Order: sequence, then C-alpha cells, then structure tokens
Amino acid sequence: MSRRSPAGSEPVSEAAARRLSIYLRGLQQLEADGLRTISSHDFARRFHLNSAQIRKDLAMFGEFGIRGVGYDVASLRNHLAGLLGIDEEKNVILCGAGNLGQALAGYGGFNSAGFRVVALFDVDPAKIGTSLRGGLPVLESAAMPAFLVKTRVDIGVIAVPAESAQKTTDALVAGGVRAILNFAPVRLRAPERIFVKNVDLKIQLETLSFYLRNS
Amino acid sequence: MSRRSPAGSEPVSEAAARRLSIYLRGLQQLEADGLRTISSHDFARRFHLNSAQIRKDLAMFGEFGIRGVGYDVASLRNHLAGLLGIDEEKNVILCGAGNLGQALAGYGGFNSAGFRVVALFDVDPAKIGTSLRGGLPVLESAAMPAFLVKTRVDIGVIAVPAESAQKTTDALVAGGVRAILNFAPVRLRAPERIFVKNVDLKIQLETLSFYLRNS
DNA sequence: CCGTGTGAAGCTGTTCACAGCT
DNA sequence: AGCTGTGAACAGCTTCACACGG
Repeated sequence: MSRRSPAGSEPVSEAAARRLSIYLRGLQQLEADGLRTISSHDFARRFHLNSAQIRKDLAMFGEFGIRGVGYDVASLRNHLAGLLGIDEEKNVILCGAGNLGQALAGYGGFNSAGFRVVALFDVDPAKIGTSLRGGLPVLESAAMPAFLVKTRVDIGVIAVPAESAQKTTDALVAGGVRAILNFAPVRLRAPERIFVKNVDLKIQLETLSFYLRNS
Repeated sequence: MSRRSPAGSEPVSEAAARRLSIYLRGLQQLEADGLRTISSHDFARRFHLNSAQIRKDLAMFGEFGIRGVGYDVASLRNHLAGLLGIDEEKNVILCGAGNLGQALAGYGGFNSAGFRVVALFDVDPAKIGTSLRGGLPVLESAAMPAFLVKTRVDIGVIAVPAESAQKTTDALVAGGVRAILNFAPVRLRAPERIFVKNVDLKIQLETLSFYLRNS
C-alpha cells in the first residue's frame, strides 16, 4: 500500500514542485469552506487546473486518494505541508535592508506558515543596529558568517545590489545555507548542491512589455 | 533580406520572451566591455546559455547575424530593445502602497530603461495625499478609474492584499490597462486579451523548502 | 574556414484514456 | 457507479548537426 516515494528517485520537476504549493493553498481554502473530500476533477474545475496532472503530481509521492471518492482534504493538506517541509519552521535571513529587503521583512508570506525571518544584514552604518517593527534586528554584513555559525539558517534572500550579490552568495554558501532566493539581476554562481531561485522583476516587466508590443 | 517577423504569426513562448530580456542584459554588459561583435557561441559561454537556442530565438524575428562573423552588439541591442518595447517609455502604476508597493516604487528596475512609475494607489487615508521621495503621489484607490481615463497606463502592478486583488484587477481592465504584474497570492480572472504575470513570493519560498526537504 | 539559420532528433512535461479498486 | 493511478499518446521546447552564406 503506502508505497512511499523512494525519496529522490525521480528529480521532481520545478513546475511540479511549484504546483504542490498551489494545491496546498487550494486545499486550505477548501478546508476553510468546510469541505471534507474533493475529487481531482472538482479540484481542477475550482482552480482552473487539469485533473490528470493533479493526480499524477500527487501519485509521485504515494497513494493519497480513495478510489470512487477522491482525496481527504485535511489529510492531503497535511501530506503536502510535510512534502513542502513547512510543517517545521524554516529560518530565513534577508541580505540587504534597502527598500526591497525591508518590504520583504514586513511581508506576510515571509513570516507565516513555516517561515520566520530571523535577521537582516546590511553594509550601511546608518541602518546597522536599528531594528524594524517586530524587533527584527539589522546586523552588519560582516557579522553574517559568525551569525550563520551559531544560528541555523535554511534560506538566504539576496536583496542587495547586483554588484555585491555574488559576494553575498559566497558568504551564504560558506556559512552552510543551502537555499537562496535571489532578487538581484545577475545569474549567481553557486555549487550544484545549492538551490537558487531567481526572481527578476525587471525581466517580468520586460516580458509584459514584449507581449504588449506584439499584440 | 530583413524578412521582418510576421508580427504575431507564431505565438512566441513565454520562456523565449524571457530570454530576450536576458540577451538584452548580456549585450549591455558586452557593450560596456567595449565589444563590437559577438558570436552566439561566445555569448553562450559567457552567460551559460546554449548557442543554438540563442540563434533560434533571434532568428524568429529576422536575420540579425552575419555569417562567419557573429552579431553586431550595438545593433542587436537596439533590435532587442525595440522587440521588447522598451525603446519607448511605458507608464506603470502601483496598486497598493504598503510595504511591497513602496519598495517597488523605489526599486531601480521599475524606474529605468523604459519604465516609469507614475502613481501609487491605496485605500488607507493615512497614506493618501502623501508623496514618496521623488515626488511620486499616493492617490486614493477610488480615483483610479478617473486617472486611467486621463493618463495612458501600460502596466498595472497589483501589490494589494489577496482579498482586494480581483477588484483591483477589474478596475485596471475597465480602465484599459492591458498588462498586469500580480504579487497577490491569487489567480486573477481577466479577459483573454490581458497579459497577467504572477510573482508569488510564498510559492518561491515553498519551492525552495521542498527541495531542501528532498535533498 | 567560421558562424548563422534551420530541419531533424531528442527530451521533458502535459493530457488522454482506461484498467482496476472501493 | 465513481474516481484514482498510470501507461501511452501528444505537444512543446531544447539541443544537435549540417547546409549555406560571407
């Protein structure tokens, strides 16, 4: 029966991983609506997805469904939270306390449901030593390596200027951080084992601009 | 010769459009480095891309290269800027002047190279009427429809809470805005002709968390 | 001879369709 | 009967490899 996933046999595509998050969000909404079970077909219609894809995605990790019935909402939500690793809190640090860094520090999604921002780092002496509302400290960038030694940091967010992004990456990697969310407009060099996600807002704007032009 | 693109014959994939931005950025760097021409092979090695893909992407829009030589850096940069529509300035408005909205207003990529933020909108009376450094005004959300009538807005950025994201979208669409960059964690409903790009930071974090768990 | 432009091959991810379980 | 789980078909994107032009 519960033929659990061989934990790393097939690599699980980027897109599929992202969909797991979307499913989780959908399930939370269904749960709030008081629904106990849902079929892949109803789920797909509700959120404009493809039912076969939902089943395939879920089946990669085990047999969560009940044939003839569908999926148990609460149980599947728990399974997905576990798969996504948000059942235990992840420590996040923000490198760069400029506009973006401070905004992210206050952003809801960064401080709920499995993630906790534990510190910001910046080089600007005017910012160092202050603390944002919520008591979040802004520390000196030079202190980051020492901080990483005494505090387990799961995810490092890069919100520094493009010029210092690589240097920041190197410090994160040296400190044992294995996942990086990069907002700087550069392709970072990091060892294969490090997970890097790039969020490049300028590219997003330019892509929209492209489609506007070619409409 | 310049067999120009049939302007909308093949749809141009999402991924390809994004790469055009990346190529443009690379070309700007090469130009700063004083390079006059570059072959697809050298370009690929410099930025860790695939040379065949570069040629295919570019060939979709015309014959920009010179056989035996490569591409003229300045000329190709101009072509790409034109294709991406950033040779003429695009007006951007930010809906939501919270943490994220204000950060984006100050973000470099949103105020250079073809984009100009012309206004922020918010419902909070404490924010309305103020203006950020740079003189950018924060206007009342209710005034947005009137604003859209008198000012051409190319791109609307949604940085409001999830609950009001759809309402904001509807107002943008009604006001003739054809491209939307959405930071709210919901899938927006909009007519087919509207271009919507979603940037969901929570999903990015959860995806990283997933890979951490399954490493 | 070098590098572009491009048909063909290869690959990855998505959708279909149905066997089998409940 | 209803719905999951899944092999097989399909579609789209990426990479290869080479003919052709400079």
